[in-house]
Amino acid sequence: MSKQDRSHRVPTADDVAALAGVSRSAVSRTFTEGASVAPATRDKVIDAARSLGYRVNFLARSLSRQRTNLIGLVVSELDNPFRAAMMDQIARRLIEEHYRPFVLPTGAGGDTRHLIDMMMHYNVCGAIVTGDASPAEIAEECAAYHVPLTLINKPEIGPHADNVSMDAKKAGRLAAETLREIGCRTVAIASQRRPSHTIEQRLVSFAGRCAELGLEIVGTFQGAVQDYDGGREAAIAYLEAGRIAEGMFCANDYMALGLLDHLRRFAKLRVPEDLKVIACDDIAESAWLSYDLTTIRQDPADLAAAAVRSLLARIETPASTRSAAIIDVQLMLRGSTGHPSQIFGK
Amino acid sequence: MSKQDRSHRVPTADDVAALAGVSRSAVSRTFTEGASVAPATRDKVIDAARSLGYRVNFLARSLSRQRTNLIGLVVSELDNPFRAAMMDQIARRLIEEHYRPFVLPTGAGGDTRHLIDMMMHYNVCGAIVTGDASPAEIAEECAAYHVPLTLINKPEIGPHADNVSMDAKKAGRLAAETLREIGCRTVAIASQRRPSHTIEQRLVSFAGRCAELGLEIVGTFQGAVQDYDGGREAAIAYLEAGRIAEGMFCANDYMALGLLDHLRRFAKLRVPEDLKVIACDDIAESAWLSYDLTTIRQDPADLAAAAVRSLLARIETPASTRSAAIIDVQLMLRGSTGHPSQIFGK
DNA sequence: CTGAAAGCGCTAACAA
DNA sequence: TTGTTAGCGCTTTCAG
Repeated sequence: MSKQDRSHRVPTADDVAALAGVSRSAVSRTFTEGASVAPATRDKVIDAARSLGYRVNFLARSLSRQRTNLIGLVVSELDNPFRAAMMDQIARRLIEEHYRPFVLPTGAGGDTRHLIDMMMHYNVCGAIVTGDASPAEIAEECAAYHVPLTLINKPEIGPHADNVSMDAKKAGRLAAETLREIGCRTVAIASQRRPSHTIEQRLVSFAGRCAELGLEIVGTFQGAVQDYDGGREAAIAYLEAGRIAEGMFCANDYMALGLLDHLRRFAKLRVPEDLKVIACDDIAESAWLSYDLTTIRQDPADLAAAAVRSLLARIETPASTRSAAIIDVQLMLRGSTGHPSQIFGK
Repeated sequence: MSKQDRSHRVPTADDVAALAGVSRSAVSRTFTEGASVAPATRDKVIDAARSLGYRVNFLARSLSRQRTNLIGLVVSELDNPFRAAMMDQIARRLIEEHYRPFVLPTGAGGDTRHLIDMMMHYNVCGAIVTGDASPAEIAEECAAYHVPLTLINKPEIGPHADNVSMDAKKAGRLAAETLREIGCRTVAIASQRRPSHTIEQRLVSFAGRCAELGLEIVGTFQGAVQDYDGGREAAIAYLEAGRIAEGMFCANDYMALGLLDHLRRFAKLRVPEDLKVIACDDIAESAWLSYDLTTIRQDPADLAAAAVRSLLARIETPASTRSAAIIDVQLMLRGSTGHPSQIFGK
C-alpha cells in the first residue's frame, strides 16, 4: 500500500528519523532489544518505519555491533537424507534463537581452505561441522580466530571444539545383545571400507560386546561407500564367503537395505529366517514394508538440538569448559530380527 | 605460524596497510578484482596480509559496495531428499559464481512474513524459491524491493519472477503413452489430495493424453501427503474400489513406493503382472531392487543449474525480460511396467 | 529519555 | 599508480 511510491531506494534509519521527526538514535533504539525509548517516540518511529517499509540493515548492524549472529554450517553430502534432516533442524533452531545459518556445502574431498575463507570472510560467530569433512583444519582456524566450534559425530579434537555424538557404544552393544537374545551364535559385520568415526565406534563396541556374550564374529564384509550399493557389495562378498552367519550387523541402514535386497533377490535368502539383520540410524526407509528393518535409532532432531545448545552456550560463555554430549539411541525392533512390528493402520 | 601472536583482534585493512607501509586503499585494491596496483605494492600487501592472517571483511565490503552477493534460498521440507539434493546443487553453483546461499527453511505453513523479513534484513540480491511454500507474498515483496526472484516448479506469477520447471506436460504424456504401449486399457491415478502446481500439471497432461489414446481413467485415489504413507493410503482406497485398473500413474515416486508395498503386502498383488505402475521423479529408491520402478526422471541438478543461471542473468541484467525455462524429463523404463531393467553388476 | 558525534571495516571517486 | 577523503547504515557512548 504505502511502499509503492518509494523511489527505488531502500529506506534507511535516517529516512525514518526524518519522517518521524526524531533523531537517528531514536530509531535505532526503537529497534534495539531492551533499549529505553519513550512510548510516544517509539510509536512515532514504528509508524514512520511501517509507512516507509523500513527494515534494519543487518549488515550495517553487524558491522557496528561487531557481531554477525551468523553461524557457519559445514555439511557434506547434503543429498543424504539423514544429514539433510539434521541440517534442516539445525537451521530451524538457529533461527529460533535469532542466529542465522550460513550454509557451506562441501563435496567429498572439497578444499577446506576455501570453506574456511568463506566463513571467516563473513565473520561467523560460531560453526557446526557435520558430515564426512575432516574438521582438523577448520578446528585449527576456528581456534586461531576464537570462533566457537561444535562437531557432530566426530572425534574429539583438541581443547577448542565441543562435541555432540550419538551413543555409538551403546548402539554397538545393543546390536550385539539383540542378536544374542534372538539366538544367534555366529554373526557377521557389513561396513564401509574406510569407516567414519562413529561407524568405527559402533563396530568396536559391537565386537567387544560380542566377545563378552560369546557371539562369534565370523567375518567382516565391506562395500566402498556406506550406501545402498555398498550394502550390495557387502552382500556379494558375504555370499562368496558362503553365508556363514546367523546374524548380521550393518554399519548403517542404507547398507542394510542394499544388503537385504541383494541377498533376497540373488540368493533367495530369507530375512529373518535365514539371517537376522540389525543396523543403525533408523532412516525412514527402514520402516517401509519391504524392509521392516530392526535398527538402532539416532534422532537427527536430538543431535541438532544438542549441537545448537552446545554452540550457543559456548558463544554466550566463551570461557566455559569443553563439552562432549552423548545423545541416547533407541532400539527399534522390527521384522528383520524376527520381531513383530506394528503395522500401519489407516 | 604467524597468526598466534595476534592479540585477540581480527586484523583489518588498516593493520595490513601499516605493516606493508602503504595506504588502506592500496590494500583494498589488492583484494579487488581488476583494480590497478603496482606489482611491487601488491606483493608487499599480500605478504603483510598473509603474515597477519588478514581477510577482507565481507560485511563491510557489502555495506560499502551496496551489494551483498547473498542469495535467499527459500526451501521447504529439506528432509525430502529430492529437495535436499536440489538445494545442495543450488548452493554449490551459487558459490562457484561467487554468490553465497542464505538458507531459509520453511515449515509447512510457516509464516512467510518472517522469512521475507530475514531476507530483506540481509539485503539479499536475489532469491530462489522451491518447495511447497506459496510464493505469492515473497514475489510481491521481492518485486517491491526490486529483488530478482526465480521459482522452481511453481506457477508463473506476475511479471517479476522467473520460472524454472520440469516439463510436467511431457511427463504426463510419457506416462500415458508408456502405459498404453504396454497394453493397458484402463488406468488409475494416485495423487495427493491437494496437489502442488507441477503435480497438477502432470495429472492434467496425463488425463489429456489418455483421452487421446483411448485409455480409460477409472479412478483417482488419494493420500493426504505425497509421501510413502500417502501412497499406502491411495493403495487402500484402490483396494476398496476393487482393483479396477490395469495401470497406475502415481504423482510421484514416494507415493508409488508406498502404494507398491501396500498392494503387494496386503493384497498379494503382483507388479507388473496384476498392475503396471509408473511414476515421476526418479529418486534413488526407485532403482532399488525391491521396487524397480518405471518413472519419469527430473534431474535436480538440471533444475538447480537452470535456476541459478536464470537468477544470475536477471541480477546482472535487471532489465531482461521474464524467462520461463522448461527442463526436459526422461523416461526410465524399469520392471514395474514389465520392462527388463539393467542389473547392478559388480 | 533524547540527540550529537564518533566509529565499525571497507570502497570509490577524486586529485595528485 | 597512489593516498586522501567521504561515505555505506547502523550502534553507542556521552552530554544534555
